Amino acid sequence: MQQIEEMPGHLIRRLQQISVAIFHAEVGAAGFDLTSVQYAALSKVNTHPGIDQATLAGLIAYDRTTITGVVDRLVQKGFLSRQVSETDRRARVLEITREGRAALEKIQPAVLETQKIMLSGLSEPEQAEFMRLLEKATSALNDLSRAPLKAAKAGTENDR
Amino acid sequence: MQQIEEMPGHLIRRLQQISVAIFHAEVGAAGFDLTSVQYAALSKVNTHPGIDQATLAGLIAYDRTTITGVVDRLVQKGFLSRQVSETDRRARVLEITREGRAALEKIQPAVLETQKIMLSGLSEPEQAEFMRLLEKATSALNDLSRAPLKAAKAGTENDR
DNA sequence: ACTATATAGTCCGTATACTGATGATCAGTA
DNA sequence: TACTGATCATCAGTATACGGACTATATAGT
Repeated sequence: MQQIEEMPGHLIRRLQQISVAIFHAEVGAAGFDLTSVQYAALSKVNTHPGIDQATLAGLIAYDRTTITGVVDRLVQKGFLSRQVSETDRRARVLEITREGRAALEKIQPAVLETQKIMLSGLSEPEQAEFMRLLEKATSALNDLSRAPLKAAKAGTENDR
Repeated sequence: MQQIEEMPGHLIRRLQQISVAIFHAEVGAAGFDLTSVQYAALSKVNTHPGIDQATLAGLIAYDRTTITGVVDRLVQKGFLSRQVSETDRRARVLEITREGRAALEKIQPAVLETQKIMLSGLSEPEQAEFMRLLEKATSALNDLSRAPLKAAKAGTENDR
């Protein structure tokens, strides 16, 4: 593993960039200007109405300083509303707007197509194995990230 | 593949961030302040002395606007020198300095340790399979990136 | 030789990421 | 109740990424 090309970190960095590029192209072709990061946040607020930013960040493994800007832009696009929580004045409560929900639905096919393209270089069985290993490797290292994935509190889940 | 957690793009994004965090921690513990991106660039200049920025960018799949800043910082740290090419005045010729070479050597163990940790959640056979699939999936999509990997011109290679 | 095109590097603007710091607020405890 | 420590959100600063534009220079074609 002496050469950079063979290092997992290098390959993952390349694939991540390709992923962002494909998402941008597919969603752009569908007529929307939304990043993959913004999509994930919007999608989670849709399934967890009234979520606060810190919990949202935990659900999609974003850093807390990153989520501020992401939500800023989603609010500015009119896809999210942000209000001070009534039960905890430190927290900001997020809700998806009608426009946000409409955008989410229209974008859905482009998002699925993106994931399909991402794996298009692999055979069916290889795709399944790749996803399994990707999930296993990532979850094993979850706590090494500044932004680890955190499960939602019991009773709050509403994923489709 | 309806949920974000199961999408390849999401998992790859998380693993990429974990990768950067591990690299930062390992290299930092070794007493150096160098990013994984800077390391890759430095390493390539070491094996390809006199390379120009565009070719370097192609070898490590960086965007040409990104490489400018990366090289800026490596020059500022004293690890690289940058001069106008004598055969093509548009191009900038890069050379690694003695300090750069020394840093590269001292960092090497931390880099290898990073890659080992990256795969530590998988068994030996799984690691090999994961790397194979990662390589296959990435190379199949190479041209979809704004910064595709480009082979060096014949006769120029000098990889270890 | 001249022109059209392509390429190398840079700059501007925007969007993640993350380190470290801060203010506001909350929860637990003496 | 007053104090302590934790948490939520934000901000400043730095480093990738990349779209788009620009200058300088090289090359291909006529």
